[in-house]
Parts: sequence; structure tokens; C-alpha cells
Amino acid sequence: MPELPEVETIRRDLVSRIVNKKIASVEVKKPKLVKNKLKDFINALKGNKIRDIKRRAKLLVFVLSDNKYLLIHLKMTGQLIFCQGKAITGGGHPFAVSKDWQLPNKYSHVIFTFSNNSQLFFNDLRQFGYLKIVEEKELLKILNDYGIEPLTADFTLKNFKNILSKSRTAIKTLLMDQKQIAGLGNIYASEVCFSAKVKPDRPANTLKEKEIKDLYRACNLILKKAIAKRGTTVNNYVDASNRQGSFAKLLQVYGRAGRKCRRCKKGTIVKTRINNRSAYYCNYCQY
DNA sequence: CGGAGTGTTAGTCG
DNA sequence: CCGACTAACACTCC
Repeated sequence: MPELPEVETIRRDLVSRIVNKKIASVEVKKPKLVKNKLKDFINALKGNKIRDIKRRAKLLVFVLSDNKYLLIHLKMTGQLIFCQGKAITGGGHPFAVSKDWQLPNKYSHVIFTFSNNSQLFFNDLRQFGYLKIVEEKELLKILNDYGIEPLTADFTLKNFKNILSKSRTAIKTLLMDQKQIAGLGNIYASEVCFSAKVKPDRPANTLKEKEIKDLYRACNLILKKAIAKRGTTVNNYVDASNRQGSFAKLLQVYGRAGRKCRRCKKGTIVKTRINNRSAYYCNYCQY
């Protein structure tokens, strides 16, 4: 579900709420989502403090006060929802939880309770997500295996060009390859290709100088804009405060199969499959 | 009812 | 090494 902008939105929301909070207890209802021995996991967290929350690609890294790190990956349908008392606070404007939005619900597989009784719920319908405690050495190895991180100094046009020139896989697939470029997923990869007027199935190493430059710009622009809009809600993604992201209104191609192109007004948005994933593009203004 | 599809990625196989 | 494909799971849609 969440891609870089959604995970970043969750990170920012959580930082303001749980940094420096002490974990009083942890309840694990689905042990298979925890990649440590259950006992070790709980022992490491109980009584610990959350010092900071970082993000690499779509992975959240909770920095604990004793040089250990809690990794949380939400994969397709994971959520992290913070709850204080009966209200889920968000943006300084607390609102009541609706009657049908009880927490925990049947997808709440791990529940953190802090010493002031506030709680963090890890919900995951499809149960692909995971939680893992690691020491610094393993953390560094995991972070190292990711490719260049957009919106950082590492993400230069030169690096980007270099990656594209070395692969003949479809550009959209390459954009989603976390070992190359870290953080883009299925929605934003289609959007980036549209923005640069590049057909998503073009082999990456056949792209022209200008197309590469436009793709590079589009990555930066779209990710920044999406973060500013607090991400994209397609089905049921919500941020850490149970709110929907508003970038969905700005999507140009994803989920718009059969509709007129918003840019050229001539073409139609077509849905195809590239490497087993859905891809959308305008059949008139993308080449 | 059955089958396809869903925002991710680790693992496998050629 | 590279690249393509699949499984992990629960639910919705046609």
C-alpha cells in the first residue's frame, strides 16, 4: 500500500507523538509478523524509549534508546495508527473515532502501549508486513542494500543516468526496483513516466538524454508534491492519524483506465501489465 | 459461485 | 549477475 510519500507522512506524524515515549508493554497477536524470537522482541522493547524515527525507502526505523532499532515494513496493507484515549489526534485537531472504527480491530496484530497509556497499533489485513529488532551492524547492512534515496543528496542526475544506462528492463519496473532507486512503488512509477512523457515499457537503456532528465525531475517533483499532500489514498490507506492522503486527486494516470488524458486531451489512459504489475499510460502523448 | 486483481518484496529458477 | 516470475494473505469486484 504505502510508498515513499505515505511512509514519510506516517513517520512525521509519529515522530511528534511518540518520540521520547516509554514503551510499557507490547502485545503480539500474530507472532509470524515478528521476525525475532517473540521473547527477545518483547524483552527488547519493554521499558525502552523511542529516541527517533527514521525512514529509508519504504522502511521505518525506530531508534531505541539502547542502540537497538525496530524496523517496521508495512508492505501492501500495513498501517500504524496512534491512539491516545478515545481520540485519534491528528494535525492538532483531535477528532473522535467513529463507532465502526474501533481499535484494536481484527487486523491489529501488534499493539504497543506507552507509559502514559497511549497506544500504537500495527494493523495489517494481508499480513505481509513485518517488525524486526536489529542491532546496528545488521541495520547498516539492510540500509546499504537499498539503492539511491530520492530527495537526498545521493539522488543526482548523474547517478540516475548511470542506473538507467545499465539496465534494459522496462523503465517503470526499474523505477520500482528498491535496490536501484529506493521508495517508488506502483502508483508513483506510472505517474513519473507520464510526467516525463515516457511509455512505461521502454527499456531503460534506450531512453534519450532529455527523457532521462525529465524522468529525474518528475521523481523529485511528484514525490515532493505527494508528501505535501500527505500521500495518496486509493482504497483504504490512512496515515498515522487515520486520515486520508489527498494526492489521489492529483493522479494523472493511475486508476484512470478508459478516461481522457488530462494533459493532451486527445489520448485515452490505457491499462497494461508490465512484469506482472499494472501500468497506466496515455496512448497519445507518451512515447 | 470462481477467478482475477490489489499499493510489496524475498526467494527461486533459468 | 540479471531478469522474470511466484508466493505470502485476505478481501473486493466482475
